[in-house]
Amino acid sequence: MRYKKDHKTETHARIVSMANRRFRERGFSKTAIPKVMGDAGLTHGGFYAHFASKNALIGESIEQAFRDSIAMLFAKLDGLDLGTQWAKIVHRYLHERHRDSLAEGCLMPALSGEVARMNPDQRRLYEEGLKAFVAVLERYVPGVDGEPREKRAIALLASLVGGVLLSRAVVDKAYSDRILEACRTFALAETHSTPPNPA
Amino acid sequence: MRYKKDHKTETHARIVSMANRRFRERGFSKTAIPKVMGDAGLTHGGFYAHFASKNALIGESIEQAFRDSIAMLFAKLDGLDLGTQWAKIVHRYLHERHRDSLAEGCLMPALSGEVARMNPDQRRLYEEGLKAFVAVLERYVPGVDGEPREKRAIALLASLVGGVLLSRAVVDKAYSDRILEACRTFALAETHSTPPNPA
DNA sequence: TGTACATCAGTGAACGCGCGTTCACTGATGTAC
DNA sequence: TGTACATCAGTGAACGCGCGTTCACTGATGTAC
Repeated sequence: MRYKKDHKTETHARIVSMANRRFRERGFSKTAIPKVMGDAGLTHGGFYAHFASKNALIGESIEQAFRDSIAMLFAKLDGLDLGTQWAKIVHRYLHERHRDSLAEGCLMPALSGEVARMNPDQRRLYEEGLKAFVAVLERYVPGVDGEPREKRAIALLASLVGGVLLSRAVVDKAYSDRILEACRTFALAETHSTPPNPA
Repeated sequence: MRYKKDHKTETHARIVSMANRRFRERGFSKTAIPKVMGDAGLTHGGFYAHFASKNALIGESIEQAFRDSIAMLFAKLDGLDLGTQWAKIVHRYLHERHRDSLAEGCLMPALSGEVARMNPDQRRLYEEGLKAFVAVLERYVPGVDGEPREKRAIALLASLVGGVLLSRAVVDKAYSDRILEACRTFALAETHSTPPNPA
């Protein structure tokens, strides 16, 4: 081994982390490897010591971004009652701060459009992340009798993602706020009528 | 005037129409002007006789795409009762065919992510199109007492857009179908309890 | 402990490519007389 | 009606640029003895 045992691993993770920010902020295709490497304090030539291609970086980035999103959205919910948990999730996601922080926000509103046009390899990674996201969301989503929780989770997730997506595309801040507010009201209209969900 | 009086106008419209397909299929930044002009049966050099820049074409394309989407989604609804109208709208939008036809589909799931990163000029055009879309959707959306119809229309639109967006990003066809189905069920759960809306 | 060597993360110049845009031009058309 | 001219939509070569990727290299580190 050269240098500190996991020096390369740390550098690798730093590149992914910087790429992740740029990808969400500018999109995959408008993000240049030299810029990402610069963010990580390196020159572009070293990139291929870490990744086989830009697509490989994108793949790792998708995985990481889903892990981060899940961790952030579902943090610190223990001990709260179901209604409060759900309200917290909705408010966190459909929040002005989330809308305004592309680089730190969820990858779904930022990058799904581009993912839809990518290779099956990348889309598979996206799909796995999405399924993991839905699996967690199921535990918090307000249920309806006789309907699979997964369906509810998927539909409500689409509302959240669509809300942030549209709110980011318009210029008028007041209208953008109205989009978020409309989606919040909609997502919170459903109340927990069914017993608590197993963790 | 040269040639037939509106020959240039026709060519202009043909370029916008071809660009529109490519933009939705590949995204704005991955669409090349030479390819668009080729689609229109022209060479790339003539582009600037019609548009000041690629961004100008994008702007016109956004306007056209919203007009097309509105025309298609709300076509042939006259004479049907409110519930049927709403069901038709939901089924048309959250349809497998819509998911699979990027080039002919609505611009919102395809391009909103990229629009969010564009100049205020383009985003303003997007916003105007979106508002026009919502204004029509308000007339069909199931209402809830004491809540502005616009809020409902916006929230339900976010569900539709988010549903198509997510369904396109995954690889597994069965799972993609499930996303559409979940969103349809969700959007159709609301029934028309309020009196018919003014046209 | 000291020296010679092997390793390999990172450097930086270079490549081929496709892009958006420019520009001198061409040739089909309509107009003037 | 016929001819000379003006117009301008469209052509195609050329430009500068930034990109993804390659590659010969460097120099800090750990290892062998």
